[in-house]
This record gives sequence, C-alpha cells and structure tokens, in this order.
Amino acid sequence: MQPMENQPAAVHSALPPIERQVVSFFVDGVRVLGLPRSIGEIYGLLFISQESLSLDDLVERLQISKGSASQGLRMLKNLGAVREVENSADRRTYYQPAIELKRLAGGFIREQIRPHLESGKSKIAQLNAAANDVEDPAKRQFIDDRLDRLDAWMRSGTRVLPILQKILGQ
Amino acid sequence: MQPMENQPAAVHSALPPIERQVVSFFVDGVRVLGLPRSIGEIYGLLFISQESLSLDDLVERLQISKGSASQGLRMLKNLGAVREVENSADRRTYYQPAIELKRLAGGFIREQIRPHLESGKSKIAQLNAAANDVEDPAKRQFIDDRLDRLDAWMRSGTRVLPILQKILGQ
DNA sequence: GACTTTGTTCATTTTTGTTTGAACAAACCC
DNA sequence: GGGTTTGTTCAAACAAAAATGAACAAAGTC
Repeated sequence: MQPMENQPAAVHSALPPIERQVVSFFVDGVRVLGLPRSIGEIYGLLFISQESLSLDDLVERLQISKGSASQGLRMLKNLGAVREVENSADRRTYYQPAIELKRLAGGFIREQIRPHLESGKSKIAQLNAAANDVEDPAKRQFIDDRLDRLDAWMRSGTRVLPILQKILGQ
Repeated sequence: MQPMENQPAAVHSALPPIERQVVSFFVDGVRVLGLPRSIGEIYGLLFISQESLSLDDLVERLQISKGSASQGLRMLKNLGAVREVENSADRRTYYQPAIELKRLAGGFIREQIRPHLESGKSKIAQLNAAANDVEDPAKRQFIDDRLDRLDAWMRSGTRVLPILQKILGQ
C-alpha cells in the first residue's frame, strides 16, 4: 500500500447532483442547436448558480481547460447568453447568464440563423445566373421552377424569424 | 507512352455545374440543421433532377458509397423528404424529393425537435424531484425559480412548433 | 437450385470538430 | 522593473461523427 499523500484541496470536487443534472440538461440542449458541449456546460452551471462565477470558477468546477472556458465564454457573450459583471473587490471578471428566452433566441437567430439565410440567398442568385447557360428549354424550365421554389423557401424562412422571436418573447 | 485502355464508361463523370452548385447549397443547408453531409448531397441531387433516381444513380453521380446512399435514403424517408417510386420496367426502387416546405419542416420537427422537447420535459420532472433534497431554504427557492423558468421555456417551445408549421405551409 | 441483382448492416477507417495546454499578452502590484 | 494574476490564442492531441466497403440477406432469373 502507498503512503497517504496530503490532499491538495479538493482536486476532484465533483459537482453536486442538482448542478450536475442541470449541466447535463444544457449539454444535451446545445447539442440539438449544433453548439459544442462546453457551451452547454458553462451556460448550465451559470444558470443554476446563485452567484456569478469567474473563468477560474468554471475551470475548477467543470474540470475543463482554461482554453475551453475562455472560448466558450466568448461565444456565449457573442450570443448574448451571458453578461460580464465587474467585481470591485477583485480584478477577475464574473459572469451571469441571460435567462430570458427572448434574449437567448434572439442571439441565436442573429448569430447562427440569419447569416446562413443571407448566404443562402446569395447562392441562389449565383444559381440563377448559372441557369442562363442551360441550353435545353425543357431542362431550363425545370431548373427555373426549382430555383423559384428555393427562393420561396428562403422568403418563408426570413418571414418566420421575427414571428418566432415574438412568440418566444412571452 | 502507354497503350490506350478502353474506357469503362465515365468512371469520373463529374456532376454538371448546376447540379454541383445545388448539391453544395443543400450540403450547407443540412449542416445548419445538424444532419450529415450525405443527406444534403442526396436530397440536393434529387431536388435538381427531373427524373427519379435509383440508389445506384446516386452512388455513381455523387461518388459516395452504397452504404452512405442507403443510410441517407433511409433517413430522408423517415423525415418524409423523399418518397419511393416503383418502376415497372426495372426492379430497382427510384426516389423523388418532397418539395413542399411544409412537409420538410413537418418531418424535421416531428423527427428531430419533438423528441428532444419530450425528453427535456422528463428531465425537468426528474430535476424537480431532486430539488426536494435541497436543505437550505434560500437555495431551494432559487433552484425552484430556475426550474420553473426551464419549464416555461419548454412550454414556449411546444407552443411555437405548430405556429411554425403553419407559417411555413404557405 | 445456382447465379445475378438490389439493397442493408456494421466493423473499420477517415474526417471533422472540440478540447487541451503551453506560450503569450495585458494589466496590476510592490 | 521584476513578479504576479488574469485571460487569450493557436498548434497539436483527442474524441465524436460520418463514410466506407466487405459480408450478408432477400428476391428475382434462367
């Protein structure tokens, strides 16, 4: 048997059960949205923590690297899902979660959905240009029909976003 | 110089430009939805093809494996995004794309979104049970608040789906 | 009933995306 | 100015997801 080592202050401090379950809830949630696991872990822990947490708190409690925490927090800030809190007693930055669904959905739509809709529209424009080179009139007709349909899809998508935000903002 | 080989019928037949661009459009599209690239390739080629295509057609034109084509078609069938067409002259199965946005959105919501909302609700139920073990009344209060909020999010999500489908079905 | 065609399954390989951690920068402190 | 604390960046390691293709099953053909 090995001699007992003196323990360096809770190296493995596991997250308490509630916290663990909420984190896992958000990890699953963000996967559906196509975001990395660490985003769910960080947001989840902030969501269920009464006090704001610093980057170091997140690293320690979630057992993730500083790199992940830093990148994750940046993305969450860009999404408007967390906000920074200055703490006069301490030069660390502390973070709080945005908890209004409206805000979260708005950020996601702005950062993740709108850019794709935009680039989709410009690709359709390119396609319409390329369709001019099609010789066979029947094929040309068919392609134009399909491109029109794509365009209608995009317009539906654009139309639906503000309505979505409105409904989620209640 | 090598003797000329007799060419085995278009081994590398690249997709024509329009087809290529449409496929790439859908590859990007499905990535946003968190679906595999092959799904976008297959659906994209069907979408822009005037005739129905068989599994072998897809393998040959997209240069993907039979395995990918088979699995991709299965998922697309589950999503209601393609339908099978029997061809009397031939014992292969041929496929056509569903092109109404309503149908596509409906399938995606049913297969990909609803199941997650359901499992989310059941996880919240578990969390509410676990919250009973929290001793500290202030903490208990806080956790209950947050769980209530999660529940409200889920209800908003459930509420928004039929409205989404309605708007996209126009 | 042997042979061919069509399509599926699933263990392995490949690709893609995420996390890590060491190096660095910035700001503060004494 | 040297030392410390806080946070960022990015190349490399790693993990997760997707694609491949060989083996197989089912059904048809002669």
